[in-house]
Amino acid sequence: MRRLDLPTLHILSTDDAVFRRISALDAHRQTRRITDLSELARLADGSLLIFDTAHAQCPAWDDKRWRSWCDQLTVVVASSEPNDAEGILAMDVGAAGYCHIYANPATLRQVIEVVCSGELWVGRSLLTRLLRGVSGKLPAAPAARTHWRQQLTEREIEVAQLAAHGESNLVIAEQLGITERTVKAHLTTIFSKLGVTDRLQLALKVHGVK
Amino acid sequence: MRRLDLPTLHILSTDDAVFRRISALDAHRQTRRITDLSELARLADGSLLIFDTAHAQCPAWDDKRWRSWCDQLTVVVASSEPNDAEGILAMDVGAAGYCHIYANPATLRQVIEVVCSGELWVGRSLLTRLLRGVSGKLPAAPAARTHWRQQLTEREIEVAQLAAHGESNLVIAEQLGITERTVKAHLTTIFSKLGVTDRLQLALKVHGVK
DNA sequence: CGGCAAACTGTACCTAGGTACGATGCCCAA
DNA sequence: TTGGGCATCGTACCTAGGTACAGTTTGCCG
Repeated sequence: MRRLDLPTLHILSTDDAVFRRISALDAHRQTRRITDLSELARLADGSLLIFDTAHAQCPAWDDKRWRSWCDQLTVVVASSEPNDAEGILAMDVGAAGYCHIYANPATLRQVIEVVCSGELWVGRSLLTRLLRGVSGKLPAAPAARTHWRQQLTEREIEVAQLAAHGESNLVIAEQLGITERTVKAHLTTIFSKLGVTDRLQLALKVHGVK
Repeated sequence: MRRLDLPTLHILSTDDAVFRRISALDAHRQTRRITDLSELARLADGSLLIFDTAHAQCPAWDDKRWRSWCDQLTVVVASSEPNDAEGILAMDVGAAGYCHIYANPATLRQVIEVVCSGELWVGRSLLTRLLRGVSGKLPAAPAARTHWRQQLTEREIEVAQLAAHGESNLVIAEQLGITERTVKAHLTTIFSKLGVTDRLQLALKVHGVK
């Protein structure tokens, strides 16, 4: 478990209790408190920031600074009275997450993990509302299982899938319990069947890029 | 850490590799494989289920069974070729999550944790689309596009784009009127800036797969 | 039974891609 | 002026990936 390269957790809040709660979340992670907006510009790219909207300097949602912060940092907007409308605005300016600042520790930990891994986090209330919003107007076509599969055998599909996701031949071999040589054999026939030259072209085909 | 009361993880899939991958996620959690839809009705209320859409019996999204399964189970729909439209349909029938079945183990673990804690999980692609849908505006900013771009110089973006579309170093060189050596130089810095190891990983990042 | 496809493996080989050492000239801000 | 980022190029080197030319075993089908 790589614990040392966890990004520092920055907290912008005027509330002592908030700071204590959040810093107690993960003993292995460094936590730093921020009190003034001007400090944000000096944070290293990719830093993690929890932004408490209760902060006195919290700007309006159409303020341009939001975008620049969110561009260079991973920002979780946290409110003591969250609501869907504010959540949408927050995510809209580029936040990676929107949550209740007094959520239970397990949830907060989860939020941090999720955004650190590059995903986005919003609560179920907001998410269901978003889904309800679009579910009416859909091209009800469940995306036909594409043709590249049909040309391959079961085993070849497994190999193709793994290769298209960037796994090396060796990893694929271990994953499937076979030899690297056999993986190569499968790939050769896959390439020929699909008319591509290498695994990158395969990936583009599998992912519908080309 | 309460490890003993973790709900059993049920996997509906015909793919052996999928089963192995998922059961390897968490040694403390019991994993059970399901091969036939008829078994679903017999699962205990609140059970956790990962439903691989590649399964031969996978019903259409307007099938009533989806709702009844999702009502009594925590269902994560997993696709080997996820797309936003299918994701919306899946969440719409009541799924607690929608993800890539070949996502890396850390992500899968995260998905499971999130849905087990009662939240919903969808990938950033779908979520940003949902958010775009309600906010109306935002042409090409939503972080996914920008993120890798903004770390690169103009020239590097050109190279990255060509490489991510499967062009060889030589072709890129001719296209840009430079030497193959220079292309390599650009790629080396691109890889290091984006934290990837080769052009396939780059392609996956550029095309939003990983 | 014969034949054929699929899955699997071995050895040998070539090459594109990637890295490690360089190097040059340009531009711009401190 | 000097340092640093950017773009460009050279040579040498290593390796994963891909091919060629083998082979075995299994199971199915006419």
